[in-house]
Amino acid sequence: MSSAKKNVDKPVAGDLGEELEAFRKYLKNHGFRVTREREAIAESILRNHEHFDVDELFMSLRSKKPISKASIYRAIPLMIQSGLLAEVYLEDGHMHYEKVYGRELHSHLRCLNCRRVLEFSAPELAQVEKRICRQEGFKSVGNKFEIWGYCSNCQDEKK
Amino acid sequence: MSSAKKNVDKPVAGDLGEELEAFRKYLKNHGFRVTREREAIAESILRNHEHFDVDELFMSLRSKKPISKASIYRAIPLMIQSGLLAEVYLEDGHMHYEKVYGRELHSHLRCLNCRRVLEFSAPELAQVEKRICRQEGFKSVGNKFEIWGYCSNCQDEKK
DNA sequence: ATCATTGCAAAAGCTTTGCATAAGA
DNA sequence: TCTTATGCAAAGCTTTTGCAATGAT
Repeated sequence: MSSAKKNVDKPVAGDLGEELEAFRKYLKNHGFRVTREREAIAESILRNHEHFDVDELFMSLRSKKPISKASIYRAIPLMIQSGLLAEVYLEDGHMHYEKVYGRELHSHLRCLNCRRVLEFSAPELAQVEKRICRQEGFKSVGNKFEIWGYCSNCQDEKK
Repeated sequence: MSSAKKNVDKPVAGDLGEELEAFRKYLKNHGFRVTREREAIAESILRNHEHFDVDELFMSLRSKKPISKASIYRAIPLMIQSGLLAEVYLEDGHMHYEKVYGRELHSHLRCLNCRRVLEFSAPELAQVEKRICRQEGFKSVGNKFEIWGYCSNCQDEKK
């Protein structure tokens, strides 16, 4: 998926820097500090994690820059408020997150039988979002749409 | 909201019986037993709780028919699978549920600043759901749409 | 008469928090 | 230098689970 040479010496490449910059700006504007930990977390997400949970993030940071889970948990609300992340769903007793920044959020089909989650995209949702926000005077940071039921393999389970 | 006389002697009135019946049928078809506890839980939800969490349900059952939280937790997956309920969001560290049966599911606007949740309805979502399900061969039981951001009172917080 | 379900209490996790230390600004 | 952030470990919570007793079929 990634090319052999990845310029690991340049930690922030291309437009990833822009997104990181937006996060830094958010922190400064709100009186939070820009720390290496917060940068490492945000960078890891921007680079590697469309979809993740706290433990995955913790493990993947472990090799480069170990960061305590407490700090990860403390960074998450900041990243959500800055529009970088969204909570997507609770599964197996813990929360899963999804990168929002610079990406159309995916929607999910969840099978109640096999628990699989399929992604799909539905461009109309952007219009619905726009209309509702205009109506309600709401400033949107992100959205999600989810359908649950039975996937094609599990239809028989639903008698 | 409710009229003075409510016929409390007839525990299941009107079309509520139909919905309860559907739940009973689900249980039987899947080899689960129809117990008083499950009936009391389902009835309470159908009658009183558009929106609730486990503790609220526990408290409201307490007076009529006390049921342990363990049993409530064990009943919830059954009610979700039968199409009676949906998980709607995790807030303050616990899950909130919403009645689905016989009701168009509401969608939510969540303010990241004041944490308020506003409801809205968007009929187009039903069409999106239909189309996606046809495309994917998915049998839907319910859906939810959520937008997060800043409500009209909290726009200034997002600098 | 079986065997699933209930209730209780204990266990299991995930997430949060207190406090001393480290490090942004 | 002054505060805020981090890490560690303990505490807090909701949710799950084991087991004996109960109850549905």
